[in-house]
Amino acid sequence: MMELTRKGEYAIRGIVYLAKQSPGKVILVSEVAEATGVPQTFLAKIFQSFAKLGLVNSFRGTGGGFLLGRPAAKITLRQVVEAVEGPIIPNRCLSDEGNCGRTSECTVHPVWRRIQEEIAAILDGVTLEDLAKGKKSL
Amino acid sequence: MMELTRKGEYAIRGIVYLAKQSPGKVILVSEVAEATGVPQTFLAKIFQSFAKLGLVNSFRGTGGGFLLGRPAAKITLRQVVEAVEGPIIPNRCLSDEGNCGRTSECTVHPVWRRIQEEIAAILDGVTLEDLAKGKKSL
DNA sequence: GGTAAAAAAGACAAAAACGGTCTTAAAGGG
DNA sequence: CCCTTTAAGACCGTTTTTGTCTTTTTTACC
Ligand code: SF4
Ligand code: SF4
Repeated sequence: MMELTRKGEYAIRGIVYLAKQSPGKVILVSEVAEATGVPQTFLAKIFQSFAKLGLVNSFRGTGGGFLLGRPAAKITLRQVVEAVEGPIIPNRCLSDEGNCGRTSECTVHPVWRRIQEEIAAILDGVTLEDLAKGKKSL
Repeated sequence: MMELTRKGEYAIRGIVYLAKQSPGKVILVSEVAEATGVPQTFLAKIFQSFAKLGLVNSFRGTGGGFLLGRPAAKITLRQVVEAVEGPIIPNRCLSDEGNCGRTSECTVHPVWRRIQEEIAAILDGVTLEDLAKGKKSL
């Protein structure tokens, strides 16, 4: 239940690898893919979506590649996860569309809201800097 | 991300409906299905798996139906969810098989473990009695 | 015993999500 | 112009989800 997809796992591995590089260094997606054990074309797709959101910057052509879009300390794990998996929604009644009509009187609904908040808070509390430097964030 | 399936949602709705009945009363799956807005045959499957785990008791034939297998206060939301969705595994490295080989040195792994523990704790803290009686459990 | 009422069990299947690949285009360096 | 590298999007096989349908078994009641 509630399992991160491979896309999400790959996304984290890939961007954490970038965060471990010296700031400003441009890295090839092929290098990241090999180092992290992620299928290259799949990782390329993931990085493209990161680029759209500004999480990473990209350069094309010879000498191109990827690097973080802002300092590792300013990127949270939540931002990374939500970039590829969408918002954290433990149950559909927490999304705008998924209203089941019972939300107001439902006694279960607040439980899911609480879980949503807890997960979000944990992921908000971890930055790429923490992950890259191996900080004991717990 | 991390969304409860419809099966899980239906399971909760169905068993909470049972928990709202006066103890000992036998209820038809057709009644539960109608009251909760769940497809009857699907709910029947769910209740069958509940029965195997002892979460509910069932009686066949005329006058048959379902009732809780033990007092509502002794059934947690976690037990219900895990009965139909399996264990709470936010990332595959938390399952026995899903070992990615980096678990020991990975800095992300502890984050998922923490999330797993938090979700489990929240769901452990809510019983069917709470849900049936509308207790403000948060 | 016969019949009707229910759950149990399991096969079946459409639709969606997942986990990628492949091709083509665009941009940049030399 | 040619090579490298990312961008964009079509495509596709597999698995999971979300059920349905049929048959069997159990039980109550007449
Ligand atoms: S938890 Fe309650 S509000 Fe949310 S989908 Fe289920 S019944 Fe509806
Ligand atoms: S979080 Fe770390 S240990 Fe878990 S699957 Fe990802 S790389 Fe492996």
